[in-house]
Amino acid sequence: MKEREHPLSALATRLSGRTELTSADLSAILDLPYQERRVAVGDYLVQEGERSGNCQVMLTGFAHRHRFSAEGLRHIVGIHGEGDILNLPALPPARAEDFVQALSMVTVAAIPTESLLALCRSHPGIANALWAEVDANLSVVRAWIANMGRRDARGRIAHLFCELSMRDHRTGGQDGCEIVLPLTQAELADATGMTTVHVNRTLRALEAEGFIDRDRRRIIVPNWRRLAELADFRMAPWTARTGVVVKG
Amino acid sequence: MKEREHPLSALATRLSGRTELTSADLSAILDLPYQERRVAVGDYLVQEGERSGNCQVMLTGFAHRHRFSAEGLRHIVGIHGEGDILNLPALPPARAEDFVQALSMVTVAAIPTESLLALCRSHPGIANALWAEVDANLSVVRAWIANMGRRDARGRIAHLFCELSMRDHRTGGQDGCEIVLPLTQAELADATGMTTVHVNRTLRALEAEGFIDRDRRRIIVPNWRRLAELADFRMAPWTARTGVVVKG
DNA sequence: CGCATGATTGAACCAGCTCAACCTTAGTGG
DNA sequence: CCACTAAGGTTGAGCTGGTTCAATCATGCG
Repeated sequence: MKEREHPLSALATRLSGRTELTSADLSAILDLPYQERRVAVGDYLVQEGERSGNCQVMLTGFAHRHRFSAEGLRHIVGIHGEGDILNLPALPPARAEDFVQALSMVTVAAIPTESLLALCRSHPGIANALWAEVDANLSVVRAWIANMGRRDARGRIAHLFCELSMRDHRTGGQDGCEIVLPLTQAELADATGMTTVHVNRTLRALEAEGFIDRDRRRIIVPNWRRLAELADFRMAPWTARTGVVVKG
Repeated sequence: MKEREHPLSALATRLSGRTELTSADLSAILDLPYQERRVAVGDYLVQEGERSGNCQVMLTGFAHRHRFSAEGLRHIVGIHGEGDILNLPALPPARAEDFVQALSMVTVAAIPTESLLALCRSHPGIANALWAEVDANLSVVRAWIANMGRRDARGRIAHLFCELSMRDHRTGGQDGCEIVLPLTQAELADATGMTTVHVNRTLRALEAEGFIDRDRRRIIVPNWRRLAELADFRMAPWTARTGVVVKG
């Protein structure tokens, strides 16, 4: 019978997937002070302009990070899932530059920035893991740029699907894996710089060409390699995440 | 008569623009071990796949960061200039995910990653500044995503011009400021996800509409606010950079 | 049942692309 | 000091991927 996991094990697992951590490191992470929060669909985890003395870590659920253009158009600049760190431990806290909004029911842990920084000072291995995590994040964000810039509609959607798929440690990257889309077609549009109309047509095209099977928000990838090739997807920043699962 | 600056003052200036640093912090930065390197136009500062135990910091010149799609198309995912940190202090070093290539004659300092990490441990103020710097970088990269996704050709080029302009501490963000483009039109195209043909037409359109004046690679912005509005440009991650200039 | 949100479809339109020249400028070598 | 060359910039004409606008069709939910 599996014991109930410590909430912060999501963070411990993520970090230990980046760098080998000692058991002392791991328990130090689980000993961090934190406050758990449940957030309903549509509510905000981060609001533009706010300053927070906490680092928020996603424990469960999905969220999207977005900005608004001057004309009021929303653009989604990232998707967040379990284990993601929503804001870096900057002191004094900088103003958030974007919104992070829950796509599903979400739980997050708020860890005092000062505690996290102190932990990095006392446990160099954790600092290394954190830097590696940020490095991987940067790479993912840059992949989004390349995705928007030099890929057509099918490729963009496919790339996003690959990324979403990799967030599931169990099945991600395998043939037949299933993605339960946390995004509506309108949100897919805002994440890929397209219109809802064209997203819809592209989804049907991907289905017609056998890249995916669809049943409402449920996407199945019969041939992962084929989709990844269409998407020109790079596994590197994602593979490292299959760390040891840490229990509380 | 101005004394010759310490090469690492580029880094010290950048960091002190993020967070108030003590004079002890500043001199600790200047005391870091480093190796200076000159890089000719077209040569690489970073190559995809390589692992480096050093953190490279741009001292002078411009470089662009790019990736190649499977079809061999280049996409530029960022521009680097004086003070930029090219790779995060991750240990063990991760494989670089992209290329960084000199656009002009460039000088960089290679600082052993371990030394930088040790500095962060011994000087918490420097760690704070480094996190703030990385945070600002992330925001800039996300701005690129939003730029590609929800902006038309004029806006994209204008946004890139605003960013380039802000890299010049002296005149950036002022009416009449001058940008000496480090990029060819082909590079502008790869950075904005357009074709050279359309970049060319867009430049002429921007000129015809009075947003810019042009003389070869020399761009002059008569009315900065007007250009920034067209670009929907956000100053936040850039303004903080006007730190105290640190001499050696 | 009625309503709201999300998905789907059709038809006209256009921003930006493709292809294919041609022009300009700064080097380079003689 | 000039002819030659290569890289970068400019231009035209036709084409297309994706948009716009405007409906219509699900489907969950109170």
